[in-house]
Amino acid sequence: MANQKNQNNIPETMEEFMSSIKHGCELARNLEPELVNNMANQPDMLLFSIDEVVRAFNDAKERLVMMISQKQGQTMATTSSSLTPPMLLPHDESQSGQMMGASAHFMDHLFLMQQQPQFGVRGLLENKSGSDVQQYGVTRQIGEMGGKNVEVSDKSKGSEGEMQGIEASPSRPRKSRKNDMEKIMLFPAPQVGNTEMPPDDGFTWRKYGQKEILGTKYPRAYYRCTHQKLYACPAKKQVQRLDDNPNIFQVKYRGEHTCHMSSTAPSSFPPPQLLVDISNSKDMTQTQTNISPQPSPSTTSVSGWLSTVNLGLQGGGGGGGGGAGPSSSKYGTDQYFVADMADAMFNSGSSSGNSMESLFPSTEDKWEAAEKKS
DNA sequence: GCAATTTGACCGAC
DNA sequence: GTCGGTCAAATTGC
Repeated sequence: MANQKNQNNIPETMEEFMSSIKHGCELARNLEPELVNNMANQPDMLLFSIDEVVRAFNDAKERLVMMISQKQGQTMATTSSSLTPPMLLPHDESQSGQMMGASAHFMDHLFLMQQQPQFGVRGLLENKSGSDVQQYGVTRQIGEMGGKNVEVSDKSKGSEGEMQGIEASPSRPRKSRKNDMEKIMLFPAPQVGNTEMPPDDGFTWRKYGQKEILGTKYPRAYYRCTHQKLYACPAKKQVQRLDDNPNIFQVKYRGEHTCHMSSTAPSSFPPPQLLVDISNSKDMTQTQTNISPQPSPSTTSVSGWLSTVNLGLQGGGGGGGGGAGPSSSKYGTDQYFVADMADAMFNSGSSSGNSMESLFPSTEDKWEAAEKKS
């Protein structure tokens, strides 16, 4: 009964949510032309305008939280208790009027929006496995956790063969050639910036190969730890878009990072948002500890995000040629997102006059274009 | 020059 | 023989 009521409420809340988001976008758009002037002459006005934008997004966020908690109410009863409680909003809502809170909230909004269901994670997961209930639970959490890592006790992944079913050719599942410890995770593709870039997982990787895999639409990229030589770090990863949802990267980790154990080793960034851990290794304990992005609150917290922004913005250099962009970790998924968002919001002056469109581009369009290419 | 990516070739597991 | 994983020369941008 109660579930039914919640279900009925969702579309209405969704509508309100969309309306709030649109309102926020509009305010931001209105803000844009005045940005330069106000910045120089009327910083108070600018402050006020920004606060308005923040409030609009806050409003949207609250509605989204409502929707999510409604969904949670529906699924909790059937969802595995191993799923951690949601930690969507680490900050105090009461701060929203303050400037400090405002900018930080805005970042949180941006992050949250990156996780919108429209990215099709749920569809993907439901299609991939028979376990709808569990997968739905996972999907729900993706939103709830605002990009926080979600470790899934994947009960359906008994064997490697089944795992291959997820990652590779449906027609000819191949056994893994090695019995290496593997950890497989799903990450959302960046929605803005370089969407071709594999998701940042807090480590620095160097690409050493790419290969078309039989039965899959998208090539698989091979990365090894940048510090492989320096610290004899054996960690590797494979990144591949999922066939039926290119917005999701499947990342397969092999080997453990030993580089961060060295006192001189470069420290790694806090890990990014992880959609799902679908690792299939029989003995994951070690790999999990070392590789799995940890759901540290700072990842989505204000300070975490702000520091992430700094890290992201100070990247810039390096990165070589061959159309070679920066390595995935220099401008990770989240860093890209925030940096781009900030860029679009405060650095616009672009001809388009619609920064929000660049902030929230239609991912479908992008992928359609990509598929047309191929 | 350096560091990173690209890409065809090679190797080994199946 | 096929295919996935890796190597290494070529290429590119800083």
